[in-house]
Amino acid sequence: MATKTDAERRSWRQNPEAVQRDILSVALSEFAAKGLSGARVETIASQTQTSKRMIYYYFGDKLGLYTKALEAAYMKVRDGEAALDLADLPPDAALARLVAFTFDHHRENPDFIRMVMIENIHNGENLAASRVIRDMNVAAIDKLEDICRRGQEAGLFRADLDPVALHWQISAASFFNVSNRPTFSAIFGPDLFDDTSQARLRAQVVDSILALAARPSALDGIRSRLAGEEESPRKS
Amino acid sequence: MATKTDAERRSWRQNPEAVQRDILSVALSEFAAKGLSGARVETIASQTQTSKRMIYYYFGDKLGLYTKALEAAYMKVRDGEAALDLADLPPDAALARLVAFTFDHHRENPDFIRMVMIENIHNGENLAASRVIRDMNVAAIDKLEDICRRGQEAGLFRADLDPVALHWQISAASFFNVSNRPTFSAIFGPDLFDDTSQARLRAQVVDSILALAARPSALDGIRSRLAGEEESPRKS
DNA sequence: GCGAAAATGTACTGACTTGTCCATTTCCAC
DNA sequence: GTGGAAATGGACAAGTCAGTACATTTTCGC
Repeated sequence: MATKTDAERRSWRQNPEAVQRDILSVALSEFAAKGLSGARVETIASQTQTSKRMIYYYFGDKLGLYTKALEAAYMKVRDGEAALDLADLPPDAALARLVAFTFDHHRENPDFIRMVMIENIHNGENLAASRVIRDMNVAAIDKLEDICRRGQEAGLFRADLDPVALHWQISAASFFNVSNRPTFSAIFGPDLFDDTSQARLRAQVVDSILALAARPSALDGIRSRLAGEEESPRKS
Repeated sequence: MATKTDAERRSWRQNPEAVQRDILSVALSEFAAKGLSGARVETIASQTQTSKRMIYYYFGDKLGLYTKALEAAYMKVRDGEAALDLADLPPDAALARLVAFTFDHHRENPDFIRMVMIENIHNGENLAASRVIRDMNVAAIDKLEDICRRGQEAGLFRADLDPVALHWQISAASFFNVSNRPTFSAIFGPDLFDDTSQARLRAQVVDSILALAARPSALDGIRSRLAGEEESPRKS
């Protein structure tokens, strides 16, 4: 689909790379749609240009295929993120844009979200096995670290800001918005997911993240009033 | 396990209600652990006091069992929530407590979270079929509506506060914290999920929600500076 | 006590599903 | 062009799994 490989240029009739890409792309959709155990190797095969035989030839077994599909999903989505350049913006605007971008980006990649959901159902066992993915993600937080540092140097952000915790909260909103849309809209109606509501929700998320990052000022009142309440986790 | 039913008091040797409860409880664990297609009726049966035969006798088929297990998960978790009484607290403290409670409550009910994840993978199709669940959830938002109203009347909260949107964001953080723990900690390490970090995270979520609810004051500066940026959704 | 209905146990079936065996074709280095 | 390796096709084996047929026991109104 994307750029031509050496193999394609040489116009083989056998074309291993293309076959593998074909399989992987179909597998990604199928696993994202049905889950690891719900997906059928047979069904995947029938949607490719090739046969079930080749799936086992290239990927070993169903789990091997799933793992590669998971990696493919991560790579695809990280490619999209790399396009975002925030260095020119002041820290608070950069943070706002990063949050808004993440929100939109997750919405635009439901298959990725579903793969991550599925992987979480499986306790992240296959993710843990993949160095590739860990490295990519840790890199993704560098952007946020840079923003935090700049914001702190400019005196705009709190000194104790934790980029990972911030990333956690940005991800939570953006991820949940896609992952739990079915149950949430089954319960509360679909209105929250139309375009205007989503824009409002996105603004709300941006606001809340900016409030977290901002140097305590107005929030001081609230923070101190509530200090002492609900302090320790109620369960070990 | 819980309260004795008529049937139990009459000391039957056949005990339909208990058998159904037994099956349901085992099924809940199994479905939560393995998903709808991953779960095995045979495995469920073997963990009960009864046989596979009875599962089909009482629940019709696998999907019927799954649906009842899903309902059971919702009911169990809503029972826990009902215990929370916020009427005596001032609105901002009540909101803080509600958020903190939700955060903790989700953490304490991972099986429920997993069932909802699984149901979302299946596009909420089985949830949509269940009136019971929809009613229970809509009721759950009443608490939040009451808090919002009181907060607005007291002049503490913004006038345009939307309880559903607020609930959405509270749920997002609390849900994601449990649902995506495997992948998140596979990538960023497990530290964020130890008790002290979780307490910090919870405080962070409470802060961000309170900031959203609070009448615009300190945030005004930020909000207006960023007005005009990232306004419309980038995709229809 | 008795008879019908509810509840339960055991063994089985038919379909589905992953994964492989064996044979054949395509490619490329030489 | 040729030989060996890579790539591919098609049918099949072995096991798994949801769901059922048939028989038996328990319960309870009468």
